[in-house]
Amino acid sequence: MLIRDWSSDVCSSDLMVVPAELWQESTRWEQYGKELLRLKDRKDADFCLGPTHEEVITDIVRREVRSYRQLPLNLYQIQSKFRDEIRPRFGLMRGREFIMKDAYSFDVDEAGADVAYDKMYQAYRRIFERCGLRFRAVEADTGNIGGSSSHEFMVLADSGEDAIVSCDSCEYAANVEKAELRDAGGDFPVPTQALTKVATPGQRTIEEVAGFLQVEPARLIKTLLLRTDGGETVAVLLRGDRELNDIKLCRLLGCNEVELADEETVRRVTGAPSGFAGPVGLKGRILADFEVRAMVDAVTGANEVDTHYTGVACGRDFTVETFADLREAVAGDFCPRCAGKLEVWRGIEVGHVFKLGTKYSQALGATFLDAQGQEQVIFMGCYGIGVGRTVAAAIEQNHDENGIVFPMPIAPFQVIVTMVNPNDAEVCAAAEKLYAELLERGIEVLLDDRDERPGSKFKDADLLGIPLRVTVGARGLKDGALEVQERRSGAREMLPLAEVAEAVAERVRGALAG
RNA sequence: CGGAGCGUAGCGCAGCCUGGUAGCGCACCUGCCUUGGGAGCAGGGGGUCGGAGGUUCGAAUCCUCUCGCUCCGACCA
Repeated sequence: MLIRDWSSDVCSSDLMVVPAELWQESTRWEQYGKELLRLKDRKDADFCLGPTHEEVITDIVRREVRSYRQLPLNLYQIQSKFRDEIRPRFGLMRGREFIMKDAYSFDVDEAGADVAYDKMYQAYRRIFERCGLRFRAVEADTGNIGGSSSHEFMVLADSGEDAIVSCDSCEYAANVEKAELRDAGGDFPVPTQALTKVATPGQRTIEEVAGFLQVEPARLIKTLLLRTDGGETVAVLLRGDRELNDIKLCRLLGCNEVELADEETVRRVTGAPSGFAGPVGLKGRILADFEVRAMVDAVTGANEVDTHYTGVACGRDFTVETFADLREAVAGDFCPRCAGKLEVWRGIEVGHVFKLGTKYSQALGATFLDAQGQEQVIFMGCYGIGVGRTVAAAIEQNHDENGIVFPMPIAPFQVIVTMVNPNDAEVCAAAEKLYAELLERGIEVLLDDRDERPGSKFKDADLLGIPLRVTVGARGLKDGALEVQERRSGAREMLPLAEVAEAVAERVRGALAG
């Protein structure tokens, strides 16, 4: 409901089984890869279960929209999506099937699309704030969806699958996949050592070599041999203590995927088993992270079994085709926007907004006639929220030793009325009366009239995480009062029978407004 | 795809190493008792030990294959 409240104009019909032709039109049938859950019908025709619905929605819009007068338009739906995840896990967090709210905006030009994007961005902020979540909106890679730019909404949690960085002094925040790192610049420093070949029997990993030669891992140049999905093999150089960001590399190379070259390829390219690769004398394309330019007196593999070089200097002993930002950001790196330093957090991605530009409208021919009668391509945006994941993330951030502590806006019930003894006619009548009074006031209330022991009913109420509990028992009724307990703090107070319903309703309204 | 672990009563597990009557907790059934924080006592029911094959006088236990689930990794340098 919360999501619906802040989403937009129209709800499209739900479609899950999508003919392959649509995905072929956008070229994503090939591009999306194994994550696309494909199936065949009885006539052996190809279909997929939609992992996201840019194609479907664009198809609907291209059939309906003729004129600029029909724009802007914003469509959304909340339904199951399907992704053949490489490893489904963590229950609701990453399943093959999940509920996603997805919205799509259609505008006459880029400026209009930017307005739509900004509105959705703000709406998403409000939704997640109202869910009681601690989160960050971060710049993100657009991945399989594509488009020009995007922001992810990341719930901060140590168990999160993503790492994000944020600047300690400005507003910059990004997924590490995306986080830019600046080129420190400068020229090659002057080396003090000569290139020397040393024996390193059996020392393959950075840790092994660094330990064997008694140098810091940062003094090593890590040489990765990678194979692109286009079949090209490239060498990438990084400082020994750094990790490659393969998304940055893919962007530089213009490919979709890179993977580590297999042992056979390593032997063919370097003439040595893996673990001894280095840039000195290496043939083929060599790319390097910015940091490598500043490295002298370094250690690299010698492309010879059980052998490394010391005293290696970039520029003197080998040359590099391109220096680029290729490594993963780490805590303490400089912010790309200001003089601040980056901090690293773990996060759960619960929402993602994209500026799509004309990627899908162009491919599928979604056009309109402008005021001058000219045909124009629609500008699109798309916006998603993982519904189940948002609830899971909210629970991750809001629980204690007794179970869930739901924030009021997303609680399945706002209040639970617990009858201590349902066999006591007076208790029963009082509880039912209160239940009715709360319903009248529009409160989402659950009545626990089970014939269970009080202890187990209290435990269940806690476990369910219902924010407020009203206990109706003979003990309180004797004094004409009922006990109201707050789940989060455990604070209890006795309220006069006649005032309970209104007082509780008022608290719910207050928490919803807050 | 690589690695590891687990499949024994409805649920959670022990037993397996060292083969010999299949067990515990919770749940369930009956009775008594009990109603403001997951009660107590007494009695009771329930299991092709994931599946197939093999070894053996005898297999939950050992061996082989197989199915399913979970976890880790998928950056070796």
